[in-house]
Amino acid sequence: MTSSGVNFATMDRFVGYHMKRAVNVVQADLDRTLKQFDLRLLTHSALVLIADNPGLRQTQLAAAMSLGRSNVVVIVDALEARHMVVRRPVPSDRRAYALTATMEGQRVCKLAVAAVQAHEARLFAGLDMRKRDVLVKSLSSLHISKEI
Amino acid sequence: MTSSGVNFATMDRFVGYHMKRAVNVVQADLDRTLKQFDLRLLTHSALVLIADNPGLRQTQLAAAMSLGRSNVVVIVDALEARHMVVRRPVPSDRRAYALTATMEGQRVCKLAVAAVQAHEARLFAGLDMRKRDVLVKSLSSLHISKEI
DNA sequence: TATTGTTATACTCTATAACTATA
DNA sequence: TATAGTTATAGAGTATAACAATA
Repeated sequence: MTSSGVNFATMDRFVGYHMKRAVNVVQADLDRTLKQFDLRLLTHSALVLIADNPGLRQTQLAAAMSLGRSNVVVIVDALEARHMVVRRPVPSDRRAYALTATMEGQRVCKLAVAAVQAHEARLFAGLDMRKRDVLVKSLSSLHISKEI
Repeated sequence: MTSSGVNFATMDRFVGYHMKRAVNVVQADLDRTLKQFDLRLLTHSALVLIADNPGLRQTQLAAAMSLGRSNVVVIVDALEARHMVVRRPVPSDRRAYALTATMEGQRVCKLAVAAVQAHEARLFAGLDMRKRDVLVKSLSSLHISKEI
């Protein structure tokens, strides 16, 4: 039972549902945080990864974000349209593009990262560092399960 | 750095992104698990909550699932079309419906819950009970943050 | 043959506004 | 006026198949 009077006996046993609901909460707050930069969750992740990895290829980005290549195209399109990212031809492989963040992209990225850090500090204030560490490590161990 | 060679230095600091990627992994596996019952994540959650709370109203269900009322309508429609759930009029309030699981709904629910338990046991095998407890409690503390 | 990026498409999930019938 | 349920709609995110150019 909870304060709402609804019996969660069965649902409470399922970790996955807790995870999903928590992500909804976090993402709603994150969307508000990123709105001022006109970024969304995925465009922000992509921008950060490109800024941290100059020359990254789209297939690598897709793998890093656990997305399909086709979905990454749209994300990079959006960042390129706003002159935050450029696709450069790769001489050694003319099928591929090397992604790099422009000066503008780096500038927005830095501001957005600071805002997201503040958002996370606020949202996870109730968790001490040790619990936060267990949380992150537990979540990361699941990623690995998928990649195997 | 990771085995992929991609630098996650900035991204790794963000708990929210770990959560989102983990949910993707879990949900992909959960979808496969529920497919045999022709259920999806949301229809399964709703079915379980209705089965555990006979007479539940749609607004309560929406709150319990952290969804809008309008989205719950579609979910209940789907369950009703498959004769797993019925909407009964509430004499004391003719605006509302009391949701109850049919025998068929209870049967499928029981099978699906067992399947999801197996899916979770497999997916979270790497986490001992104490870590799993920290994980769930940490995630739950975020739900509360939203409801305040 | 296999891979990179691309297009097109479809489906799930989430959010909002506006409506109706009741309260 | 407020609430329960509804309809319609829009947008984000995810997944798949098929294609052209290149390896």
